[in-house]
Amino acid sequence: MENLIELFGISDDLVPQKFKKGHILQSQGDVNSNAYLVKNGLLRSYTIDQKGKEHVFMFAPEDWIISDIESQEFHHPAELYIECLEDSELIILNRKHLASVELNSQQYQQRLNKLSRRIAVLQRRMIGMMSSTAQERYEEFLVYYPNLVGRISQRMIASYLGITPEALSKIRGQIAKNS
Amino acid sequence: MENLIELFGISDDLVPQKFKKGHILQSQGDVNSNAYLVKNGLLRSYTIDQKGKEHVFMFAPEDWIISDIESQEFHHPAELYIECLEDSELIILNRKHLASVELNSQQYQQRLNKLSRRIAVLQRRMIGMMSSTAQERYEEFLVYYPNLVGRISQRMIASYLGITPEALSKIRGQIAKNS
DNA sequence: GGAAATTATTAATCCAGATTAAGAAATTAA
DNA sequence: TTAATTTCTTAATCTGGATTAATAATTTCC
Repeated sequence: MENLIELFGISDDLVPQKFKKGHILQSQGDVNSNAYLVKNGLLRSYTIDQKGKEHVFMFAPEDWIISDIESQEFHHPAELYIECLEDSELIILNRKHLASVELNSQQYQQRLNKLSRRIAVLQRRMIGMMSSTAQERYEEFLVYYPNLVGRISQRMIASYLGITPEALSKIRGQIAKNS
Repeated sequence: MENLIELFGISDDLVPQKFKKGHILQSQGDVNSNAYLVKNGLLRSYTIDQKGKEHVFMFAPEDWIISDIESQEFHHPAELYIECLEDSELIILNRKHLASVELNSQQYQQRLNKLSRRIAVLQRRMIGMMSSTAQERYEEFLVYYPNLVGRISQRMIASYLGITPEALSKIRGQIAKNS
C-alpha cells in the first residue's frame, strides 16, 4: 500500500482487515461511516428505497475506495449500505484518518484529483441515465468494466443500470441473437 | 468575493465579466474549458445526445461554480455546454488559476469540501433517478431549489428531471388538482 | 405595438421497461 | 449428495412517461 501513504499521509495502524462475502460493513442510517480501501476482493454500495427496492450505487474492486461521502464528510446518517460481494481485505479509513492529518500540497492535489474523477464518473453516468436506453447503458457498462462483468451477478448489474433483472435478461438475449 | 480568495488563493485579474442571457460560454467538444463562478445571474450546463436531444445537467445561481470537471481537470473535450439563462456577471477561472497556485491547508480543505458536496448532490440525484417517479423527483426539486423554480422555464426543469415538458405539465396539473 | 418565435398545456396513441408468474439453472448449506 | 435457496430466463400483461399533434399563452424582437 505504498501510495496509500502518499494519498493519505498515514501508514501506521492501517493493517488490512479480512471480511467474508456477504458481510455488511455499514448500513443505511449509520452515523459513523467509514471509507473502505479495497486491497483485494469486491464491495458494493446500495440503497433500499421507500418501496423496499434495492439500488446498487457503485462497485469497488481492488484499489478502489468506497464510502458514503455525504455521511462521512458531513456527518449525516448514511444513505448507503456497503457490503462485501466477495471475501475481501480492506483498509478502513475513518474520519480521524481522513480529516485530521496535515498533508502536503502534492497529497492534497492527489485527493482533489480522486474526487474530481469520481465527479466525472457520476456526471457521465447521470447523463447516460437521462439520454441512453437500457441496452446502450448495458453495452457501455461492458466496455467500461469488462473485468467486473464476470464477478458480479446479472441481478446486481441490472440494479446498477437502473433496470430489473428480467429486462437485463431480455437485453442479453437480444444481443446474443444479433451476433 | 471575499471568500473567493480563501477558496482559490487568488484575487488579481479576476474581475467579473458580464454576459447576456443566451450567451453560450462553452460548447460540447471545446478543449479549453473553464470554471465559472456566478456573481449574479444564472447559468446552466447541458449536453446534446446522439439523438439531438438536450439534457440539463445542472443550474448555477449566485455563488455557485459550474464547470465540466472532466474536461477541466483531465483535459478531455467538454461534454457539456454552459449557457447564460439570465444576464450574468461571472468570474472565469481557468486551469491556470485552479491548478498552479500554492494553497494553504485550509484552502485545500475548502476545495475538498466543495467537491465532496458536489459528489453528495450527484449521489442523491442518481439515487433519486433510479428509485423515484417523475412526480416525486419534481416535488423534491421544489423543496431543494424553491428559489430557482420561478426563474427557470418548465421546459428546463423537465429536462433536469429527465422527463419531457409534456410529462411535467401533466404532473403539475395533477398536483394543482389535488390541493 | 404587432408579427414571429418560443413555451406551456391538453389529449390521443405508443412503447420501453415494469410487473407477475413459473420453470430451469446454479449456488449454498446441511 | 441432496435439499433449499437464490439466480436467471422466458413470456404475458400492464403502465409511466414518450411521442405526436394541435391550440393557447408568453416572450422576443423588429
